Amino acid sequence: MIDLNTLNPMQREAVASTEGPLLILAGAGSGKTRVLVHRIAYLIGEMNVAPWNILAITFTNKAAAEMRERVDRIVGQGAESVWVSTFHSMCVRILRRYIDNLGYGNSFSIYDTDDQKALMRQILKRLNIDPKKFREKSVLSEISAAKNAMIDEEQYMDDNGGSFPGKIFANCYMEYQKELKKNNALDFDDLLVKTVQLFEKYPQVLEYYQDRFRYIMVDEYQDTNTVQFRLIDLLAKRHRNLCVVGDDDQSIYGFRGADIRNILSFEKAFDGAKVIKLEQNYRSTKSILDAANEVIANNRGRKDKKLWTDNDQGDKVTFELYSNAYEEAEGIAKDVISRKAACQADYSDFAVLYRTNAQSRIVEEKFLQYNIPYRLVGGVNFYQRKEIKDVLAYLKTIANGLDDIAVQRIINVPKRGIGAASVGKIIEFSAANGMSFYRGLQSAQNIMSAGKALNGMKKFVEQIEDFRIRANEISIRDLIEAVLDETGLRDEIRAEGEVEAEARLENIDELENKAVSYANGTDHPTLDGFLEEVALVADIDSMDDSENRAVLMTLHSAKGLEFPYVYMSGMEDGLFPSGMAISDGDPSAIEEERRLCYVGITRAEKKLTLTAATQRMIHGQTMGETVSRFVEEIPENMIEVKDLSGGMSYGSRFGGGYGSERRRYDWEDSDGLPWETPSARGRSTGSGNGFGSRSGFGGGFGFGGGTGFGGAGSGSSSGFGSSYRGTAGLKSVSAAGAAKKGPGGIQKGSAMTKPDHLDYEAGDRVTHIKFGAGTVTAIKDEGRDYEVTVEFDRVGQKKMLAGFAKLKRTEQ
DNA sequence: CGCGACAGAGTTTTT
DNA sequence: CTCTGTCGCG
Repeated sequence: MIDLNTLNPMQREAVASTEGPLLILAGAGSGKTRVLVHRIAYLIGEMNVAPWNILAITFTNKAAAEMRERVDRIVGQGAESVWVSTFHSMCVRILRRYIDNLGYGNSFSIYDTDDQKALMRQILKRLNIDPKKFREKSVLSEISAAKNAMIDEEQYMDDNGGSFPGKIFANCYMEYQKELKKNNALDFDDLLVKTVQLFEKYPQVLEYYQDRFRYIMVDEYQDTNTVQFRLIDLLAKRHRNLCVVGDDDQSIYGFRGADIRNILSFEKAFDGAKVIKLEQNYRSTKSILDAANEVIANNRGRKDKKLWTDNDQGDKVTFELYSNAYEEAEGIAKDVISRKAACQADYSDFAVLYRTNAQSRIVEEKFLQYNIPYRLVGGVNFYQRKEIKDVLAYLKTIANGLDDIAVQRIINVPKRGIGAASVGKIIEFSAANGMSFYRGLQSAQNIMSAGKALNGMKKFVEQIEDFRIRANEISIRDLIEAVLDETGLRDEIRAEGEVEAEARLENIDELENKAVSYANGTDHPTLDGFLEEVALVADIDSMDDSENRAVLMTLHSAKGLEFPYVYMSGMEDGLFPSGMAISDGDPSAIEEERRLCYVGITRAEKKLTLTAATQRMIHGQTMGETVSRFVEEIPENMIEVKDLSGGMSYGSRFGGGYGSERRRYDWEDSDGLPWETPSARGRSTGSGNGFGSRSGFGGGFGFGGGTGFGGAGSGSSSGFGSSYRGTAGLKSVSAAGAAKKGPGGIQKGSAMTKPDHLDYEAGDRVTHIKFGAGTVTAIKDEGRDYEVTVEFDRVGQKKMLAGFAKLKRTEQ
């Protein structure tokens, strides 16, 4: 029996409204997963619906796994027949069965972003398109947008073929789809598009699934795009038992084609739809919820609703302003430690959220320093690492011989003496004969003279064929081992040098572990199945909730999660909201950022801390920052402000001066004299700093003293990147230049390539010269050459080397 | 053909 | 700053 007494009246109604279209507007923390899980249980237990007639769609594998687990727990027997799946994996499952109808092979490859780029690069080259004017990335995003909007290549050509850039895009789109098909590959968008095409072209296939999925539930409906809408629409048409759950205030994937109108006009699209609102929040304190409501109230065109809670008032939301990103990160680290002790919390109760992945580095550094165990979600994807991609390319080649991108990736990895010229010959030959690259390799002896390259090709083909035979008999893990050993890949990695090789081999071990756990968790493990699981993982999927570690991730990744103590860092205009959103003429860009902010705020259960820095290094340059407008949208009485930035006053109601546009920071240097107020464009004369715009505050050189900013600036030339002299007579110099390996593991720097940055004078003591990954600790003048001692530190690789660098000084 | 050096460009969020 | 592509040399 399903116990609905633990649910509130609205939740209960949502659970019991099983027939017909239903829109559940579920605010953050209103227990929507709970409702969905109970609804599934109710369908099975009370309505006698067969479990295999139920489909629940989520956006990430993690969400799917979580739901699956909860359904299992509450339903018991039969629960495993419920389809709980992401859009993408559902589509793959369908396509593996039926895609041959569309002229693809059932062992198709799934192309990730890198594969797409590689393919597009080839196409641009072939079509003689200037890669400066049309970057593969922008062409691909144009194509992706078209696919998300359900515009196929022919339609696109009809619509845009007449205009100038349109025709180029159209040609690329055409060619791209042709190549994908030739390679028997689909990109992420294709997974959805091809499924829709399959359904539209083969009504009997559609009917099968319509009948199979009599009850359909879609989570995070506000993030669906047009293809996904179409897919759901098709599937639900027959039985019309479609329940979608979402929150228009949490729509944050517009850049991916998500169309907020799908949720806003659900009632129009599905006649007779019932709407239920869940507005009681069980997650956060009143303080947190109040702040969230205040911020989101600045958006227009929302569904009318207001979250409320019975929870305690709780601590006020805190805003902490630091003078730079290091202090910000340090402040967070210290706060984690003291709060953990004070509240007897676990590390896993803490989350640090940020707008961009690049922000994680500094936080990581400080957490390491303060011995806070953490888990980083996202960033450089495990599956994007070179060694992993190489191994996967072998597996793809073994599974799908038509995948040219995979074969070309590994044809000379490890080195087989097959260079670009030989590869070019094969490409030309195979294209002329309408065969795949791999087939071309098999016929290589017909077009190439005997030699190193030909031998390498022969051996490669032999090995692949051999692996193919064995692939059916041995485990995936063993297959990976065989590839590593027999191709010489492992030896080549080993030859790279200790530290590098160790890290790479560890990663490959990790991949093998994943292969083993895949095999253990599946009834009939296949190479295709493994590759597809690997292709469809999201960053967040790998997060293990049971680990006692703090979590670092982007705001996007945090959607759907909750933590007792949340830090939102980098609350600065230009960072969050992003500069792109600000400069975008369309105000809806800012609204999406605001929704993202709302998502972030509502992740917090007990305490929310917002942090910002008055200056931050971005792309190697120190930028002046202004406090995020979202912070300002929280009324004064709802937020506790701590200015830890060291003497700067800021902001209107936070006290202090106000800039002409929004707000401006002013501070004094150590002699007590105020800095000159700069123009909005940054400094034009002398020493002042001021913010006003992100392009403000010239100078890539951060600081004069040891800590923080605050050093004096004594007259400098105009413009950007001018010299800077700190109080202590020290200079901070930024220099670009590659480090070269010298004998005995000592690294030697090469001559400076950008001497214009070295405008110090003989006899100056110089600190903090950034030199590749190293830091200069001493400098000695030798005529016109400077000899500099450099410490190379690579935190990530636990590597510390000392060496010398010659810095050549040139006249300016 | 392979390697190293160098110049230039790009920097939001992700299934 | 960091990544990528290109170029020239051995």
